[in-house]
Amino acid sequence: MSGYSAPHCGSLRASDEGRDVELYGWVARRRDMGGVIFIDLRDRWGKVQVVFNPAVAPAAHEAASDLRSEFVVRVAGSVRRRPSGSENPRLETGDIEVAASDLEVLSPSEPTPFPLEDSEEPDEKTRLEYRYLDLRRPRMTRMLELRNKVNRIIRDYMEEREFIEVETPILTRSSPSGARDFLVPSRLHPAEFYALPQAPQMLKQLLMVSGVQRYYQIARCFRDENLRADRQPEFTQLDVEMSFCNEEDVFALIEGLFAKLWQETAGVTLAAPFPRLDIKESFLRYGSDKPDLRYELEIADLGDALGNTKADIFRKVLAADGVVRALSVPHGRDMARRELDELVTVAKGAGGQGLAWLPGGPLDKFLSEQEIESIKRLTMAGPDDLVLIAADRRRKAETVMGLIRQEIARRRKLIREGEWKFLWINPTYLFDEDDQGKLTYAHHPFTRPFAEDMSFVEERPYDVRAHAYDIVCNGYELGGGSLRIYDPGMQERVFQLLGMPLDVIRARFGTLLQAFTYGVPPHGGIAPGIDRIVMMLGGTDNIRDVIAFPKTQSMSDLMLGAPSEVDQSQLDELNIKVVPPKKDRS
RNA sequence: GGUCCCGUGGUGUAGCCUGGCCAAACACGCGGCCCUGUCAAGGCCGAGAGCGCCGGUUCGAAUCCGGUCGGGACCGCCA
Repeated sequence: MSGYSAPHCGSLRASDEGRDVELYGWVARRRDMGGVIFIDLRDRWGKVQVVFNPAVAPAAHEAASDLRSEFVVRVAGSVRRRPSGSENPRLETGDIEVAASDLEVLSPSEPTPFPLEDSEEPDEKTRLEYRYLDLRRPRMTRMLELRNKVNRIIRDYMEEREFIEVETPILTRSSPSGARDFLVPSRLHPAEFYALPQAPQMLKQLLMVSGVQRYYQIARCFRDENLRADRQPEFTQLDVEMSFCNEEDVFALIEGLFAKLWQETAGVTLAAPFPRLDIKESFLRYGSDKPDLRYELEIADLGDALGNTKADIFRKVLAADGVVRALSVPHGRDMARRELDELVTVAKGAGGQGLAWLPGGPLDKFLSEQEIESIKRLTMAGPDDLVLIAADRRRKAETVMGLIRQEIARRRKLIREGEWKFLWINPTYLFDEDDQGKLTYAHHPFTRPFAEDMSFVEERPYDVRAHAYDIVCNGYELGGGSLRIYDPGMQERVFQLLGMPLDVIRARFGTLLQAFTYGVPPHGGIAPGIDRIVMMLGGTDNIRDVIAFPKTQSMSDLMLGAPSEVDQSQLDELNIKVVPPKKDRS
């Protein structure tokens, strides 16, 4: 058997006419005419029709009548042009067919638990349980191929620019990131644990100290946080770090890479350089740090218009340092009460208080004519438009309006499909507020601040800009990075501002800080998410579609049955004693 | 931690709101028979679920209620 060198079912063309071939593949479909039998034989490259004629090859025909879907077979025969008029334009191989002389069933198949076709998708639960079958579907095979192609283009591109791929450990130490770690117990060090990398952050910076200068890695990352449609507990990043660079170098590198990826996989020419948007402005205008710019629907701040309002709901929120934000829905004037209610549900689902609207709501009589005019002006609402208003603490109001903006665009079909709206979120700011209203780092503590902004860091810390950036496309964050601090004085200052005790700093960042005393090049980097890139290029909004063996929202692998309990002996060896989960305890 | 949606033959759906007409319908698939040019092949015949699970309400539950398990979307979370 030499199926390896055999021609592919899906690759045969009219030019192969007359060839004697041996084909290997799966039976996609059998059509038994009583006399002649047709099968569509499928392999990774596509399908081809095979004909079994009882008058020509009686034994093969006899065997073919026992064929069923998904049988694995070897077929010998000759490629011939189909009889005139029976070509199938829906098949790439539709001009020809293979006249079978011999058939061998290599492996039979039970009826599959769901049809292996693209037309109808079974429940995702079933697909995941039988993922090995799901991946046989052409759509999923295409996703695997696309992902491979993306990886290959990335490697070519990075190599051309003299980056080298360096592998970093999977068994590592808890890193200075904000996410929950996955831990791995150490047999040789009882009561101690490795952590899986959330990203190779510290290691790539250490590689800069090592003089690698241009590093990249297609790196698996692990974060034990809750899942979303675009988030898996393990995912893959193109991890990049380079020495002696500024932001423009990073932007140009990544814009070039995305341009190449889009060109070579989608045939799309991207308009570079990508526009840049200050993160505060992004939250204000779009209610998000990853805005979808394929539609307008800009959010307006009504603070100025309502400065002296008598409307209680707004007055109270503004007095409590909150904000009032609004969005004009084009031709929304006639929006059904039902749709309005659904939008309110969306707002509440995001933790908001709800929504107010103008006109037609109870608000009409609480606002002065002048206020209503100002609101119309700020939201640029025309006579047919409806203004939706959320009042809340800033962060909450932004989240709510951001979601409402998305929902309106989706419902009203305002999204210009086919467009690729790339942008950089830049600059961002060094600090953020944590739950208790305390200063915390917005990115990670090595993010380099704008040197000139440090002069007012004491008075207005939240206005200190950072050399950090996210790349965003069509509402997805495709990656983020920063220039790093390499000056020990600056680093100390930042730690001090964060109120981080020296022992914490030593424990978590000691290695890096020490390394920086031996000659560290100024450096910076970025880490685009490969899963999301493939999602975009593959036209799916589900990250599971671009991962061969993904996990469910509750982090289970339905095919393998992971996670699972383990033998007591394994636990003993690791010095681990399992405590029953809280629910089970009395 | 929270909000919302979903769970009916192998698959996809209908039925559920408004309980009885449902020992559950349709299509695909599956099994058998017929058929020598089909390609979503066609024709005829047939098998296959008691409605995720547990409990409750009711004369009566796929349908109403509570819980639970599983899947999904989102908020929090994810520098």
